[in-house]
Amino acid sequence: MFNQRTKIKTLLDGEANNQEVTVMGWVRTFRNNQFIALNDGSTNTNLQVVAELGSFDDEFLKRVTTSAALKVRGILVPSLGKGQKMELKATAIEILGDSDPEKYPLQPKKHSLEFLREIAHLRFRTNTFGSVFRVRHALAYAIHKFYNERGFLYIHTPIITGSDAEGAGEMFRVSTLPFDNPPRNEDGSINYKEDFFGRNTNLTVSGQLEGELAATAFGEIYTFGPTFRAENSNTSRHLAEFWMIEPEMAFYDIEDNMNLAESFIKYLIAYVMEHNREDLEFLAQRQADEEKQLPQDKRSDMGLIEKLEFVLKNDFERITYTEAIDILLQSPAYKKKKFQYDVSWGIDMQSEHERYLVEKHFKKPVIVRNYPKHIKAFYMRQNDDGKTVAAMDILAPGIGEIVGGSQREERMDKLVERMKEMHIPTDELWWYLDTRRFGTVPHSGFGLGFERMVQFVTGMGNIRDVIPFPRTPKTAEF
RNA sequence: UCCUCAGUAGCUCAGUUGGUUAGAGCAUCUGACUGUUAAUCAGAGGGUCACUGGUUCAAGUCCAGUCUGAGGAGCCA
Repeated sequence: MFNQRTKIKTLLDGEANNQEVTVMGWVRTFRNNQFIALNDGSTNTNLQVVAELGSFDDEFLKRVTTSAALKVRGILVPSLGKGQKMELKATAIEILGDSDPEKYPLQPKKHSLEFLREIAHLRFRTNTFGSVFRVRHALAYAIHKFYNERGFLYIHTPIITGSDAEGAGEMFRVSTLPFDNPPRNEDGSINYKEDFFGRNTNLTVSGQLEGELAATAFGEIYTFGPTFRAENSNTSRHLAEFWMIEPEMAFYDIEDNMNLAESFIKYLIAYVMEHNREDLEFLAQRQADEEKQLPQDKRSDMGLIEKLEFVLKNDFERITYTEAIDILLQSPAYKKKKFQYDVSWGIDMQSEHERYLVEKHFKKPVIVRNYPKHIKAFYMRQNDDGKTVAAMDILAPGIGEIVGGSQREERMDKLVERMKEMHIPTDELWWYLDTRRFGTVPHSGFGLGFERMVQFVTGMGNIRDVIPFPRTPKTAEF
């Protein structure tokens, strides 16, 4: 058996007990020809390995370079030096993998996030990305834990979909047809009957419609999977491939839906606060350092940890769309004509408007509900006023929309009427409409953008830095 | 896709009104030192100035186009 190592985090959480242990990891720095800072990814804190002078051959020690992989056996002793409570006095060092220092791109210094994005295969070996991805993992785990504790079923909705009626953006086509000479119909259009699935297929933009099918049997379900949008979006909060959590619940109205979403977000934050304290503290420091370079008015009011605590302790603000528009119309920003886009009832609120509500007016997460129906999707439940639908968006400071959801239209006649108005083909979605034909029931659901949640918790400004290998327009390296 | 800004050594950046052989810090290499904490000290090597074309006696510097990146907008999670 090869792996008899102890993880560095386990050692550092314990005491220096003068016992012999074996650790394996990668060299962060080698100081003074004697002190090896070893990291194995279990924590950002390095273990100081001491190679006593004279105990190891000089030629051998030259191979202890940044990012070389080592297996070290030694005695865990209280540290003689200052910066750490314990250190490993090495009795045997084995180099598992050399690392050519002339070619290895990472140095023990600050690198720009842009540069690290170009070497995404190695950025895992930095403190920042170590913390980000440990937090990302913890959030993913907490998501399953949250729903499991509440009796929700985890449903795997398809990644390849035959429906292009989901209406959530441009789709990536899935095909095995030769693109230089595809089979054609007599009218010149492409003959998808010849394609792999015998029809036009795409990558999913949402698992919601399939989620509703499962919810109307199991009651409460959620999906957690990849989602694909072929939008040419170049922003710090959009990806072409991202992960989304979509719970869907029978017997929930919009109020129940908002309650679930709020307690969900708080649960995730609380989980990470409890289990990833060290990583959050590192990320908080990183964000604070970064913001030192910004002018005073661009900096966050609160530190990262303060912000998370604040979100945990306070209720989200809940307002209707109509109230949101009124607040904007009454705002000093509007009166001083600070907004680039005009405000009136019926507009689809712009980023600047949402930002104002969340960051200036309320200074905390805001749930806006009851949007005008003409700016929302066909499946949202129509309110009695004839103008609005039971939609709800959660807007988070610094991120914008983090959750989008609604109570679904369960009334067959209303749903079909709306689909026709919006030119959604009812025949293609026969299976979706069947849920309204057979035992229809009030139900609700929402989508939470996983990467946006990771951004919010880690304080990372660019969504490309919270997913291992980001897919964006013109970029699919690694 | 639109607007703005940027691209000079492995990294971060300086480079004046166009004018000799394009610089610094860090990293790397060599040597010294040896309880260091992004070790320190001395020395050395390292450049298709994003790419293509143009203006000019002369272009890192000016002009045009292209590519790439960042910030903002739209689309949204």
